Amino acid sequence: MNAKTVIQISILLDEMYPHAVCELNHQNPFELLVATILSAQCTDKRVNEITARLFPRLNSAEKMAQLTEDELIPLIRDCGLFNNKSKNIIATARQLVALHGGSVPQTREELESLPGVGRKTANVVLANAFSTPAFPVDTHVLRVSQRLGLSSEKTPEKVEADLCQLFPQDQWIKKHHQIIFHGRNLCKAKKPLCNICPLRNYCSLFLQESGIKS
DNA sequence: AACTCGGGGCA
DNA sequence: TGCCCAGAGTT
Repeated sequence: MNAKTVIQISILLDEMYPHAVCELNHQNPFELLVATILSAQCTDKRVNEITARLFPRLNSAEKMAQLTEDELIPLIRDCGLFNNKSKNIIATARQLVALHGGSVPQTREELESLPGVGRKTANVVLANAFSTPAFPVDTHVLRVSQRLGLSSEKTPEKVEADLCQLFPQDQWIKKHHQIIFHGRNLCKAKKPLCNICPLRNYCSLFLQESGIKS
């Protein structure tokens, strides 16, 4: 992948998604952490509906740590995998109180040591709550990056390394959100809307499919 | 690298 | 109904 192509793709992403930002509603790092844990295999819209009635009362680790798993489950029941998520959120809140004075740590290592927090969630919190350069890679970013030829790697970690090298550090989180929007709206896993996609001339999937048809 | 977890959205 | 999804943990 040459530098000129990356710049052209970057310009097109800026034109297509000029206001791409984190859509998870949050007022502080703890709220973002909880919202991000809830967002696994669930839409942001649904997560925001849940946190809108969750955070007025449970907006800190201290308050969340006092709940039991069974008390939290009915409050987050609408977002899937709620057994795991409830257990992880309670355990994480208690770990924050026990080891970090009730605040959210700002290093990747400490974040990933929290139950239910993996590399993607840690990167989301680092970038959106602490302005620490990070490039969260989820299934959308993975798929779009592969189709656009931004990375030929298959694991999230290696794709993340490629993306971090291709884009300037101060653009990482913006590119993340732009690619997320693109993956959700046009470059969908199934039935991608290649016919109206401004990026299709850079896309291996489109070039491959149009080659077969013609 | 593959499997588990096992709800919601959409065709 | 059937299939995939803005993941993480375990094997």
